[in-house]
Amino acid sequence: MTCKQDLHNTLALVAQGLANGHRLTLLEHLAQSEASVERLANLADLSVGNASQHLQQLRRAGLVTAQRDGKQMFYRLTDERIITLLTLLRQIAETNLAEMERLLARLFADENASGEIKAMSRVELQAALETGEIALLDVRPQSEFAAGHLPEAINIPIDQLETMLTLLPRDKEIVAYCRGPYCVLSHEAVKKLRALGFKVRRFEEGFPEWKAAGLPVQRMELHS
Amino acid sequence: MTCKQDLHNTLALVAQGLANGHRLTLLEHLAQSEASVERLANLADLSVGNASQHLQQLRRAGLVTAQRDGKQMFYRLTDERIITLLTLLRQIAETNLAEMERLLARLFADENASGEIKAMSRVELQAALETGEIALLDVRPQSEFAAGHLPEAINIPIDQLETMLTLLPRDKEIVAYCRGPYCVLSHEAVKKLRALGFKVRRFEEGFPEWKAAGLPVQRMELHS
DNA sequence: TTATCATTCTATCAATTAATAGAATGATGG
DNA sequence: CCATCATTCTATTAATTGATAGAATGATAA
Repeated sequence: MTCKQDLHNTLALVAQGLANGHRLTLLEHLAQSEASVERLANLADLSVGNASQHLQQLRRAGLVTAQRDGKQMFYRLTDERIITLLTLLRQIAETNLAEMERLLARLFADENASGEIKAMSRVELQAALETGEIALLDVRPQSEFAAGHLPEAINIPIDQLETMLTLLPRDKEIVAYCRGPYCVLSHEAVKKLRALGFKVRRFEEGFPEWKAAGLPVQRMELHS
Repeated sequence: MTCKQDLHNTLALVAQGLANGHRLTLLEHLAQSEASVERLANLADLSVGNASQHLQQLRRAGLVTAQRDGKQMFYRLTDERIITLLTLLRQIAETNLAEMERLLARLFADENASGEIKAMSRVELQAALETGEIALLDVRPQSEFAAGHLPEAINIPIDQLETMLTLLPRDKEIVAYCRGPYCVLSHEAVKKLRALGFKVRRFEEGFPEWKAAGLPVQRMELHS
């Protein structure tokens, strides 16, 4: 009987890895690409020491692995399934927690206010990519784009959007995506581009979910 | 920026529901059927007060709902997806935590020791049920069987197994199942029945996983 | 209404966790 | 070998969590 309790305690250890907002933020960034402790600390707005400890807790929980490369320690998700786990957690939270709805309403405020077009689902996006009827825009930072992106996507980091408008078509609908459903980058991009007269909508998920679904991704070759 | 952190904190709240061995035990039992606080406290070997508090934490996490019926409060899972979430958590733990392997090795000790036949997968079981080549044995307590079970299953609670052997065929292979992969009941049943000369193996999952996969289940009609 | 019973609330204590700063480690490049 | 730099370890603090016992609540049945 103690054996089953031990099993549950060990399982709980994995869940405990997920049971902190900062660690979820770290996981969201790790879902884009592996990264060093320092980079993750910056992205998640944590001190390096604190980030290090959270990452070690994630490692103890079996959610990430670490690998030294020269001076730096690189962390990555152990598993594609962790993205699935996070997605499921998100979906359950969205349907069952009132607080979640309140926060999402705030995030999607612009979108709902003006009776906007709904974000595009993965299935719709797949179909639209095949017919070539849309242009795909990745608004994440260049480094994340380089580590992996959706096929045929153009990369314009959100802070360079205004200066690189010539890369975007006026005759096609544009679909913008970023890190995932809670990432604000694609929301911002849509808002900015709409104001400039582009026909544009969001992909409702992000790169990690696309990849975790087993769909094809591209990587930029780094000229070594 | 604080908004995204809030979202992650709220998501973390759900994960926190899962981040305790006792709560996982409670969820495992709730996956069988809804139950009162007292019943759950007994099943999970907790004091009623303590069980009540854990259940309320699960409720705050959006994992269970409560409904009063007369004097008693009945708790149930909010969602079939929670079983999927638990299964995914388990799978990730099994592949990524050494501790998990150690504990599972202990649980499956008998099975591995004697080079036993592997447990049956869900797909295999589905096929075998269609051809009718096996007999299906549910070794959970009668109340859980009544709340839902696999089609065509015979119910013999584990503690009555020896007294009801006549219900079991000698000419067919028997497949025993119980609450899930970590439940010891079907392991015990297999051990006992093997010793008595039956041809028997385990189903590697349990009733909740079968149900969550959308496969058909039966309920016993309660004559009111 | 009152007695009874299941459940929840409250207060308390011990144990665990998160954040911080500073020391220690360990790899690299001179 | 030594200096440098990224990361991890250590100690400390404040905050949170889990367990317990006993009081309070809320529904039922006499």
